[in-house]
Amino acid sequence: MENIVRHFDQYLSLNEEEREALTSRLTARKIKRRQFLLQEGDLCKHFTYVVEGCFKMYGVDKSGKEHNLLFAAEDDWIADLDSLHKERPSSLFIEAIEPCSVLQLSKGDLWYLYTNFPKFDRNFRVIVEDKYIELQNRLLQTFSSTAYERYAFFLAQYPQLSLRLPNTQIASYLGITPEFLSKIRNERTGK
Amino acid sequence: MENIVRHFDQYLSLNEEEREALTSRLTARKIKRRQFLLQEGDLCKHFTYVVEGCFKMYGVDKSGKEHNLLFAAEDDWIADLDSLHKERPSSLFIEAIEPCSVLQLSKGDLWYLYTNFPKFDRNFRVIVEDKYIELQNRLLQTFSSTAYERYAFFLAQYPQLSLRLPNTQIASYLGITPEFLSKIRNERTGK
DNA sequence: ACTTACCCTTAATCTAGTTTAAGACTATTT
DNA sequence: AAATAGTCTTAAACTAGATTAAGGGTAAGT
Repeated sequence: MENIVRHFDQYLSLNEEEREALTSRLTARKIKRRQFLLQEGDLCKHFTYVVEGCFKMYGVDKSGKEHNLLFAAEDDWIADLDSLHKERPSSLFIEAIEPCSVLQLSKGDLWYLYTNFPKFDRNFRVIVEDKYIELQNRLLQTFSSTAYERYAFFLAQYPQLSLRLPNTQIASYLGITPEFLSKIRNERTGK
Repeated sequence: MENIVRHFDQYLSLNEEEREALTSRLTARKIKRRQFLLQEGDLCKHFTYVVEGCFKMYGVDKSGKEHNLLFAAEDDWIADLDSLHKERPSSLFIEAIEPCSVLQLSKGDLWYLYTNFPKFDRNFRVIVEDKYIELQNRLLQTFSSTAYERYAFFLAQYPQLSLRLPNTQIASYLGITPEFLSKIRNERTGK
């Protein structure tokens, strides 16, 4: 709980009343490795704050291959906003890569906070804006650099994550096969 | 001006006071075809609402090729949020594809509205969330479908835009060359 | 400690999409 | 009305990255 309160201190920090409203509505859960927070076809019902561990959110194409959209580790938020807000079945999976502990807000609780404390509108606006910026940079990179460059950039941007994740997951995030990533890695160390 | 007021009616609609606060701060501008709203290296200083016409936002890779991140036409918002919020030089261009008329909010005015009328925090939160969802779907599609499928999807999703835009711009948006798009189009009509 | 399942690598073959080049068409500007 | 600049197409040669296959390594769960 301290984690999430400190998290909000980065934005407009919460007063006594807001903190109480938030913490009384959060549900703490432990998620095992390989357990799902969300599966294709489900309605996404929660906005999830990661206290510990790491999740991947991915889609599966018609040939059954997984494509990682993002990872969420400590102090990050994760949800399929499309499903959560538009109330339609998700086309995505959210799966624990490590044993995780999380704090969850239901859609109803989120709305309660938005309606009664404008600060949450503000803070979540900023949080979503930051995520939008990340996604925009990722899309631009996907179009304008080679797999080799994208891997180098991933290592530079997420050095800690790159050590925790199996290469097969990184490959899926970069939009390449594990075999090709292996080749790239080999060329790097060969220098 | 009526356009933008109607635009906000989709969300929490504005009362008299909010409407006045908004409209008194908007600056109307005409932008000619091929004129830039933003160039690489500039600071993005405005959030721009498109009343008429169409813009493209794109990045240029080191070999000089353009990669379209998005188009913004009537009733849409456009800005490089990264540059606007983080106050760093943009790596993007925003250029008019058609003669345009826009309404602009400066960063300071935006902040004034956020601070004095929480409804703007709410409405812009929802606007950015919708744009996040769009981008997330686009990224997933880029990873998990062929160029042929992405083109078909683009036609289905933006039928009106596809008629207004030259194919070379659509190709750049899909992440392929105009030559390859021409081939795809040829295969389609050949059926 | 065992074992099962995942993970990493290498290498040969293959393919979706790029590059280069060239010609015809079509807007926009003067 | 001419001229210039952007647009669309076709086709041949090429390349980044996929696929298939196979062997060895390493970590998780029992």
